[in-house]
Amino acid sequence: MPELPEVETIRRQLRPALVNREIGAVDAHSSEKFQPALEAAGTTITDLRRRGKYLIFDLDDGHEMLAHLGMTGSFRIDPSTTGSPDHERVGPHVRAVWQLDGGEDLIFRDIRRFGRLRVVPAGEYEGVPTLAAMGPEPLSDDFTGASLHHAVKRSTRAIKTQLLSQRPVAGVGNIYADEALFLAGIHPRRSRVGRDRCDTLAQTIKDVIAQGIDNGGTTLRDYVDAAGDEGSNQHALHVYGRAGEPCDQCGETLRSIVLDARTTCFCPACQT
DNA sequence: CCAGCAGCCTGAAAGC
DNA sequence: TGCTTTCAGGCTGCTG
Repeated sequence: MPELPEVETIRRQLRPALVNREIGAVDAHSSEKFQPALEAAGTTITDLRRRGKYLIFDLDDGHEMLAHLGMTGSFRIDPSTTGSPDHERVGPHVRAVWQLDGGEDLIFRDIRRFGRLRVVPAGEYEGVPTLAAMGPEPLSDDFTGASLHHAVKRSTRAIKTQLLSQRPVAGVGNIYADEALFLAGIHPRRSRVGRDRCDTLAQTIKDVIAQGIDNGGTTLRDYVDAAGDEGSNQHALHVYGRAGEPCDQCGETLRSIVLDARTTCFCPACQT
């Protein structure tokens, strides 16, 4: 499931291959989630950026194409295999194909179709509520213990729920939230998190996100990068997916609960 | 305005 | 063996 480190890994791989490429014909799956891909036809990609878990393709006509990978989305650039774009011929689960000048295709695959594509005027995100209200990038200087504390201090919701909302900080999903809360010693259901603990949590969020990028992302099921390779960060996880195993800090048996309909793993001894 | 939750999706794995 | 059920979960949009 692509979170910030996975999306950033893909961005770094795709960007050099896409900047200054002109998009020719485009084909897209009939779902309204993917049809906006067609609106990028005839433009040139001027940059490829990331905000939280969103990829942002800057287009030279004043628009941006936003891509969210959902649970199972992936991008690749492959040699064009057809004279005309036809997603049925390039393989299963292909949701959009952008023909690029030079005889290659940018291909978006998404098994479960939780992903989404949109084209909007540059910087206008009012139709994308999560992006419009997104908090600071975790690795930026704007994200600090103070900013985190300010964002969560008035809410009575569980701290993990707040992290997943993307408002206190951008790009943190289920895996990295569990890992950061474990390293900070904070119970995922805790709602009141004081300034000192926010200082710690902000730092552990920065740590797990940076490590995830260094490791090329976490592959537990479907995630592959733009080269088709799996990440290696799954080997660095302390709690996610390890319920029933001993905590590697104290030996207590790790537990799994359901919080906001998401599997949440934590150490009942280390996290309070 | 916010909290809570159904709905979207498919394939792998578990259950019968 | 083969069918059915369960599970994985980010975001959107609706309801109270």
